Amino acid sequence: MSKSTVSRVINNAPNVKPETRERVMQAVQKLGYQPDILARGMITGMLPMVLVIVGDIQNHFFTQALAGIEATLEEQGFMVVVFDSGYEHEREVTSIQMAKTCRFAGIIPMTGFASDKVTQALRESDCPVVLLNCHRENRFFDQIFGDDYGAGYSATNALLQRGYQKIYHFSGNSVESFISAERERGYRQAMEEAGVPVTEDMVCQGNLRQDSGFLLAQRCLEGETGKAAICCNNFLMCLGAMSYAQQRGMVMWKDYGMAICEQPPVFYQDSEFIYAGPKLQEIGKAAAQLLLERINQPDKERTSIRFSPLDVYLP
Amino acid sequence: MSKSTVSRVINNAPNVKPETRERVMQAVQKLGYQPDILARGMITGMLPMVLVIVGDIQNHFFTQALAGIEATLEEQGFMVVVFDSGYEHEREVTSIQMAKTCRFAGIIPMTGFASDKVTQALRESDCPVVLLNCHRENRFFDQIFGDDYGAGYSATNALLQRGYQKIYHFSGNSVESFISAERERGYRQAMEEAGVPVTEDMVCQGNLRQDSGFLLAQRCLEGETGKAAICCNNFLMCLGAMSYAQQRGMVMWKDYGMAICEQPPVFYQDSEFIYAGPKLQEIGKAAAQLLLERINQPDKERTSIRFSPLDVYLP
DNA sequence: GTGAAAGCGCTAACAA
DNA sequence: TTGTTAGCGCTTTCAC
Repeated sequence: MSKSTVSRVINNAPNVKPETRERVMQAVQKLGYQPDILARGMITGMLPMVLVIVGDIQNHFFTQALAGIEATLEEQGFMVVVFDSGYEHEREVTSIQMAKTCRFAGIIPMTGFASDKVTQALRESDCPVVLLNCHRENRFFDQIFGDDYGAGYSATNALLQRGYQKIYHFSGNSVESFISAERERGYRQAMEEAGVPVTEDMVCQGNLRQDSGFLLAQRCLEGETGKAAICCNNFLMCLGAMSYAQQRGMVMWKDYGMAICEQPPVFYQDSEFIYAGPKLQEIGKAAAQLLLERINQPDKERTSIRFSPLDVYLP
Repeated sequence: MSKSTVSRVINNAPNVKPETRERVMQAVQKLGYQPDILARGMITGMLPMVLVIVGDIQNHFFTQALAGIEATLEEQGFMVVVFDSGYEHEREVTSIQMAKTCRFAGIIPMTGFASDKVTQALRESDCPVVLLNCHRENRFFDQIFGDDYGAGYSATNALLQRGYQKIYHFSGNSVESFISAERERGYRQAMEEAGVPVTEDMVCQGNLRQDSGFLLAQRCLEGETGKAAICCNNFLMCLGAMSYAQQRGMVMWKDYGMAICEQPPVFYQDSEFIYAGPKLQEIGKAAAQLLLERINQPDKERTSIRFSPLDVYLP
């Protein structure tokens, strides 16, 4: 029995006599043989591993998507290498080069904004790439992103439905973050459709962190009498705002309304606030699926997917 | 110039003429040559990758440690492969076997309780292993765990210091989770030292999830008049309890006290509740360090480290 | 101090 | 249908 025959059986090649196949299988079972993935990778030019680049592994935004990616890829026998870039492009580049020399099967960057250097490193890596939530014109890679415009729209609308007219929007840095700009756009659209004018004091410039949520709430809720609501661009600012409200003894839905334009962490998904956001885990799954397709059909046309399904929660 | 010479330069081998070394370096620079990690792995029998097995990638407990692990390993040129087992042992075993055939440099399981099958798979993997927070007698692997007893003790003590006597403990499943048992032990010890008898209705059996926090709070806080406090085994039960309290219009430190025996997620680290817990990120770093030592000195004696530093927060 | 040769464990092309 | 051969890109002897 030669190596090749065994190889053929292991890889389910067609030209093997059923009887031989059986004999090999038995031996494999008996000896507990497991093929060396490394050696195989050298030949085939592909290690069944996928690099996923996140900006902050402690941020639920990334771990939720990661959960989806992992589940899908693991099913297909791929392992997930997580790289936490801390949003530093230089380090992203290093990790991408590593993926190249390891002949990784693919790369999924999801740090939001890709610099030119990162783009170039990705191209030079010769790896299949799927950009996740990287809103950016590009001619090179498949990409997928959530409907953050819809999230902002739905969240705002839910507040309008409850009769709120004075709805503040705590925005993110719209210049740096396309996602947060999209959410703001959704907010404005919903307001416009409802015929509620948005004065500029209603859109409060935040930084997506808790502290700004707290400060902005201080500015907006002071002296309010229950008719105002806040539409937070993201979860952290909402936490900050709620913290202020609680400190002031304000009760949600009695003294103010609250909605968020993204999915909060899992353990927050049945809280008292409204939220609407792209289903991150599903996007993760879809991204992994897209990557698998690209791996199997390298010449397939490049696709750019807007993933519409929103997780809308109305307590 | 032969392959061997280049190899020697790349690997900083001693026997190379400085002049030659220089020439090679220049060529490497110019051509942007990067050694093939896979091919190297085949020879040396080691891929610079470490498998980290978590129970739930969306749980801050794991991601905090992961952040520390990643930072330390990346510094030394290792990549981190994250496997989310969903607490299923069978799947852990599969990932361990994969690590073996990929000749991973090491494995860090941190799912808490390792089954015998997992232990065996780990042994058969021939990989350096560091158990993180897996409280379990074992003769085979290095291990490191936090001082959860101290966490329970400190959290309880902080409540006692504030004058609370009636302190409920929302416990976890002490049979399955050694960590939660340790926290409970710390609680009991602090109470005993303070001379406060612990009646059995004060230790409430929870399941470490939010729902049980809510239900137990309902049972305990009903009719309380501000003199009772809760010492939660973990963060999620605290969230549940706070949710109940808020619903009832109860205000923390006015109507009840609250402490947790673990670090909450980062964005919760300056909240109003007390917490005391092992510094997860630091433990992660220490675990990675331990693994690196094991990799470099395979014959070093096995160590078992209790990592004492606690993050104690007293608002 | 350097080069030539062997070989890691597999797959792919070709020959039988 | 099976076996033989070459070779993936490196490191590691062992001569020179």
